[in-house]
Amino acid sequence: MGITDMIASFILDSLDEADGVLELQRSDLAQRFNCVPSQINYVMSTRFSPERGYIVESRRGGGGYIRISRVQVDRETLLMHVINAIGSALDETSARAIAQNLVNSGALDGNTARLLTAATSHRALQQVSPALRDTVRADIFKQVLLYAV
Amino acid sequence: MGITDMIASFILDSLDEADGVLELQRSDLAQRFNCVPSQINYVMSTRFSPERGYIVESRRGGGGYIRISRVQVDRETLLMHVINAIGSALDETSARAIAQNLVNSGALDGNTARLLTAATSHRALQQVSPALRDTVRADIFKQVLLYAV
DNA sequence: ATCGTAAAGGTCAGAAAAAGTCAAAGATAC
DNA sequence: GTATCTTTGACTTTTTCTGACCTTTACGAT
Repeated sequence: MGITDMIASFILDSLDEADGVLELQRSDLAQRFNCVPSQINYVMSTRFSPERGYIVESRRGGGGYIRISRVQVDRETLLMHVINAIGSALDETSARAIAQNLVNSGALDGNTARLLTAATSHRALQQVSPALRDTVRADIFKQVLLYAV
Repeated sequence: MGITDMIASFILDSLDEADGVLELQRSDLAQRFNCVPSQINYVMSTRFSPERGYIVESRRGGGGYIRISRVQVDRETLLMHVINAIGSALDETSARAIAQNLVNSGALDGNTARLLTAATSHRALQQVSPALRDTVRADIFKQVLLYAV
């Protein structure tokens, strides 16, 4: 497991313990995992993006911090929000991330998420021309979510 | 015995030992068998395809991997029949019918069937060219049956 | 108040580490 | 012989990691 995933899972654990809101210091965390500070930014942007259902706030200067909070909304609102947020194109990585997050937040069960992931995987869409793939993926994703509501 | 078969049987053995799920690195494996990395892709696509009852997932970049899992035997017999029957193309009406049959025979729950139907509906595949639609639908259908049921 | 400095965190681009694609060349089987 | 299956390698794409440089904030000293 790479360092990014180790940091991410550390944060996830801490978030659980801390009931969804966590405040930490970038340099501390970097030191703990023996990496450069900017690695933390990478983790934030790839693993704790709003798309995945997290809000990250921060402040520089003395006493600076990074605050990560998990957003919670009721299922239907969340699904509708996601459907609207998807827009007309969706790459595979984002599709997985969104599905995973919907599971994390309790809006989807694991089965549905797996189905969604399978139906929008690159293997399923192999024959669709690359230019269209992301838009078709978006259509399938939204269609399934609509019926899952 | 060609290199493809040697690699395939190595993977089969490892799968047995590992209880059906195996994670490996493409370049490692290529080195072990003294071949080019892309040979591994060939082995995957010819020997561990969904039609043969395997799920192959992978990830690029640092810490990347290839994960191969074997679908459970009892489910395999159940689904392989259907998957083979589907072949390479599937129209929407047949898709609905098959999903319904799977529900009737207790192989699928109603919810999964609905989502499967949604994922392969004309609405979801609107943007796929008519010539390709049925083959893409078949791909999605099979992919979902393998991964998500 | 103002300025300087140290203590945070932010950005970005490039290197590195994987895996994927595709077409052409080489084998094999019928 | 020819059709199908294998093997290879050049090129691509995705993901991660690193470091040099930038911006913001707090806190004293003047």
